[in-house]
Amino acid sequence: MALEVKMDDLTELLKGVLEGAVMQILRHQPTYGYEIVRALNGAGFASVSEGTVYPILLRLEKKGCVNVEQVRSEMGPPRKVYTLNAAGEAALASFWQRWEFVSTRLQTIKEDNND
Amino acid sequence: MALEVKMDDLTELLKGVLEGAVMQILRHQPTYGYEIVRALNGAGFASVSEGTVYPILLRLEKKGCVNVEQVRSEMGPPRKVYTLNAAGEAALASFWQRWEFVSTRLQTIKEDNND
DNA sequence: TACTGGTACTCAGTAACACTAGGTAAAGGA
DNA sequence: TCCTTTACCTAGTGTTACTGAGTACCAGTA
Repeated sequence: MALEVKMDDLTELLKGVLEGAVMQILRHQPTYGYEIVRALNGAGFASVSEGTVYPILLRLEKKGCVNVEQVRSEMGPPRKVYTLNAAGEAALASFWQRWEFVSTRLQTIKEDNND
Repeated sequence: MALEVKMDDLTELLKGVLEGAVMQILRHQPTYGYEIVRALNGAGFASVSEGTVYPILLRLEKKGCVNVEQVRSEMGPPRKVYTLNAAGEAALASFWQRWEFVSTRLQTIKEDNND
């Protein structure tokens, strides 16, 4: 049994973050939605489900950040394998830059207002 | 002139974060909306304006996280000074716990999927 | 008095995102 | 044939930051 901390709702804090996480996963290796859900769950985002991930993938496709390819599977229906392209790499870099920005400023506020 | 980096829209990454930042500022010292806006701007969140902060303060009041007191000002209309109470301290602690959680998992995803 | 500018608060409407709760469908095994 | 696992999709909901406009108080000045 894994170490489980009762964690409140993370929804708001995940806004914008999950898209970055998905892009990072895709940058490492092209893969498909169902697998990404399991990767996120395995990374600790236990409550993230398909209804969250598929819209993200559609969004990335619409923005032109990924290439899509239908691949037949031995087990179950065909998979849509997503690959991060050049535009996606740029979007990912932008994400990390913005994350770093927010993260740093928040830390500053914490330190400057710590008693 | 300050070091300015062209930073894209932070809106989504700020979801949930600003409420935490406001609580942290209030924990340090009771203060009022207008001043909080300037504190956030000074901390680097340059685009955060009154239309963002005042709804947060109303929300915190509705949730019972803050106490409010009308204080006359020498300059301009009376101020609504907010004080973080016990419930607010708990909410702030919960915020930092969730922030740490998301931050850590995201870092893990970055490292595990770095090439 | 009238005007100006800085201070301080409010609120209706918008956009974006995670999430819920369903649904469809393909393949293999009992 | 039915069930499970795999794999994808989507309409609707709630929460949040943000925009833009408005109200109002006060001090100084002409």
